[in-house]
Amino acid sequence: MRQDWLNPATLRDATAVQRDMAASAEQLDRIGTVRLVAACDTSSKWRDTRGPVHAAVAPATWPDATALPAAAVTQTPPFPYVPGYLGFREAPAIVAAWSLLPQPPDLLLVDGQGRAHPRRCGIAVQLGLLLDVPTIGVAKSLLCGTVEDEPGPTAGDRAPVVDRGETVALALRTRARAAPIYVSGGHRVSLESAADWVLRLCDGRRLPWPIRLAHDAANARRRAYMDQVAETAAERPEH
DNA sequence: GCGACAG
DNA sequence: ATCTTGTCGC
Repeated sequence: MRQDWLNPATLRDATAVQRDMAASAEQLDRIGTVRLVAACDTSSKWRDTRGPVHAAVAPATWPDATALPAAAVTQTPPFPYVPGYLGFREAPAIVAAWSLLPQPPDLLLVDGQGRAHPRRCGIAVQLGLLLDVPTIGVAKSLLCGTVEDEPGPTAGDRAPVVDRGETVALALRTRARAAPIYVSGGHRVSLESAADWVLRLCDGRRLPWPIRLAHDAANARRRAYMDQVAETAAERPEH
């Protein structure tokens, strides 16, 4: 893993890092046998831009879909949230959580964009390179690009998302009559395979179940952290 | 210059 | 991302 990919000094440096990473990312399938699939997500306190983030990675066996214990960490991010630079805020904590897993998963779903990014370097691309794992970007809204034709109303229907003449994502209807989600390749996963995997992992709900597990685990971590802070404050009321 | 803007 | 309650539809 390249440490200099995690800590740019300025946003201008971060832009250069993203260009470098995007050039290193692979957009053809090199997934291999998937025995463990995982998703990651973060949670943080409402309107607290400089407080800690709680990151979780939730693994599960595949294809039997047995959830394994999630790994979670709490860290103070080096960046506030800035559109286009989400990876620099959240990736360090996710990498730390990933390193706690007893076995590295073979595929990682990320809550955010992959190549559907102004510099083709969303958080899923960054995590794929940092962790050396195939990744898929799963976003609930778009950062850039436009949906050419709205996808049909049936689960599995899709429409390309085009940014500056390039198809960077698919607007994917994962549940009938629900708003589409935006799926893009991260590292070593083609757009088509990304959509296939996401549909395979959608159990009748809008979001794939690994993403929901990761979301729940990150929220559990945040609650545990807040409870512990409250407990410490109660034990030392004078300080 | 203005607007748009993952989580 | 996050808070909160009710409400609507299958």
